[in-house]
Amino acid sequence: MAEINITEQEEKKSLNFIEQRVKTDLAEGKNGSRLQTRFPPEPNGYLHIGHAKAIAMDFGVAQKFGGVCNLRMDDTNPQKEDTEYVEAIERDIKWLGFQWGKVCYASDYFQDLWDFAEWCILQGHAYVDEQSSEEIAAQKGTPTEPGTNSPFRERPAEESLKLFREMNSGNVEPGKMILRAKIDMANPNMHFRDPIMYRVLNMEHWRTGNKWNAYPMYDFTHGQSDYLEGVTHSICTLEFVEHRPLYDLFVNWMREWASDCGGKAESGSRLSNLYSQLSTYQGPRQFEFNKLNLNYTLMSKRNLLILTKEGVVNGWDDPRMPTICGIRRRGYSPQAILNFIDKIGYTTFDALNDIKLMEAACREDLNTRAIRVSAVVNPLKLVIDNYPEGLVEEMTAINNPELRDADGNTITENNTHIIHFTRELYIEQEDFMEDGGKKFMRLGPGKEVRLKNGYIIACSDEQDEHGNFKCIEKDIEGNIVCVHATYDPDSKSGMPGADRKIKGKTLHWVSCQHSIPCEVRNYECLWTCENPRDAIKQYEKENGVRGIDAMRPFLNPDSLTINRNALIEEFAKELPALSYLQFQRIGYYNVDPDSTSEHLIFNKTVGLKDTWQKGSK
RNA sequence: UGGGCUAUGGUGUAAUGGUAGCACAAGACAUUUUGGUCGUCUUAGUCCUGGUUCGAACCCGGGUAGCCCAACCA
Repeated sequence: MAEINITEQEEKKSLNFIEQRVKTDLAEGKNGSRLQTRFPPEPNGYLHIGHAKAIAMDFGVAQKFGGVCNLRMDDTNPQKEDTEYVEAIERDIKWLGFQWGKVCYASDYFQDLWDFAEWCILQGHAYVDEQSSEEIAAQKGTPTEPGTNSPFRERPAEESLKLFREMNSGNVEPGKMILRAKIDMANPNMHFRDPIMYRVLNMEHWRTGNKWNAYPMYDFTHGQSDYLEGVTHSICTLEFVEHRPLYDLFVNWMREWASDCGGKAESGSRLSNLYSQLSTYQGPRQFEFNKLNLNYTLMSKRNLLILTKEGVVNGWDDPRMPTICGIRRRGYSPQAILNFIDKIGYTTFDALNDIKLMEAACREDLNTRAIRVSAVVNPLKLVIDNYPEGLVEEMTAINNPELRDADGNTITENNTHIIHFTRELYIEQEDFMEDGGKKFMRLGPGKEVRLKNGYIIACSDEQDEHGNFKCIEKDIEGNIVCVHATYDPDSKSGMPGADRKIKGKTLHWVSCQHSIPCEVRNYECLWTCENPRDAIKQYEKENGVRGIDAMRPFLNPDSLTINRNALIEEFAKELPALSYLQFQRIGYYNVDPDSTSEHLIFNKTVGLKDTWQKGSK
């Protein structure tokens, strides 16, 4: 009996419609109150954020209601699949924090499926069709017109059986024969118009080698795999709603097969197990939820593959990719992804989600997770004229101010690091303006600001005989290259004099001597239009081009900007790859896996919320 | 007269015949050694139309709009 262990808090939060259904089924004792789900990726590409939603559902519901979720590789098409993807899929699921009961492969069931298919032939449920794919397509009809029967539809079962076995001999050319289910060529549901069960590929499979030359199709595999494994709730996305009646039909045939042949089957075999479970296991039921659509994002594996092949991005884990590995490299935590998925929920409405919601979930998560560091992205030299030359002071910087004790005070133990203060510093170019105006609360002539964890400093508003501010040094082109200020020695951070209220903001800075050059990679959306999938489709139609040529017009040329002039405090040198950071006052950043202590590389995950820039635009 | 599914503030989602709530976004205020975080407030919604009912976002009919289905892909 499955244990229903929902905490009180979770209970208060409403269950989504599938969870409600699961809860009801368990309470009513369906399938002996057993819960089993599966996550069934095809190992032909990398998992993306859309899969993460399915993963969160399949594994999440099992976790929540005391069931088990297996990972099943849906590997029925050896033309597209490869073992290299299996490892990546397993790694990504683990990284998201989920654990499967076991790893299964649809190819493990090829013999069962074959035996079942032979039974179907003998029952008159299936026949071998020898028409070309064009002829079959022509007979299929259209959604508005019924199809017509194949001339091979009524051939004797023995003949079909003989041909079916030939299909697997390697002597039949692909395309010459297929096995079809005999259902209804006039059915308004296209999937019922004698769907294809098996096709000849004459191709080696990466797991079963040369054993099979004919391979089963998805519709003749999925429900049966679920049934053979003992899945109770087979959860998938909305586009499979129309497949459900066929899914149910094949599962029902399989129950009949188990009932017919299971008693004679070898004990311990899957068929024999099905036979012994006939009264306690009714079989899997399929449930569908809406898949994840994100604006300014292209999700389909086919198109993501094109982006990697054409070099638009630097591989599947490029931080601009919506793949799990890409998002990981971008700097999202697993929890940030899961929180986002939790916020958008599961319904049957085809929603287009705003990427801003994902970024908000990311900020919320990283705010409590990221170590604050000082980095200056566009450096401007600042000399503190009255600060002793050669003096180096060690200042204390808090790693994470969100780390609080029970009273809400920031925890300082093991939550600080040292940052060096010197006479010559770098500040951000945009933190100094010669004529910033009254609302500009940062540095400028006659303005006073605080340097984070440092001192209060001020620029004089004295001018020379030409009307130039003495605190500003310019090059011949008039660019500000250096600014001068004086510090208030009593205002050192942590000292009583530091409590003084000032008008200006607090700026981040790094010491010229103690900062390290680093590369900062900033990312924006890959696409300039909200719905790239539709835009590309329409462009393909209107211009007669396909693939990358239809994508180019919608690619954002500024999706990656690299800044090699940035400087970061020494503390950041020690941080391991994928560390979650916040560049104080700028945004969240992540240590790139390619980063070395000789060449530091940081990826921008997402910017901080910035009400100042918005207001000034 | 193909079939299936769907429709709640700008976006996403809750309310399962009985007070339309939440999050994000937007705007305002306050606080601040991050123009961040936290806090307070404001704006804004049941696609249209009939019916059933004491009572409808929810049930029923009719519209309208969107998505999915004609791979030897999954």
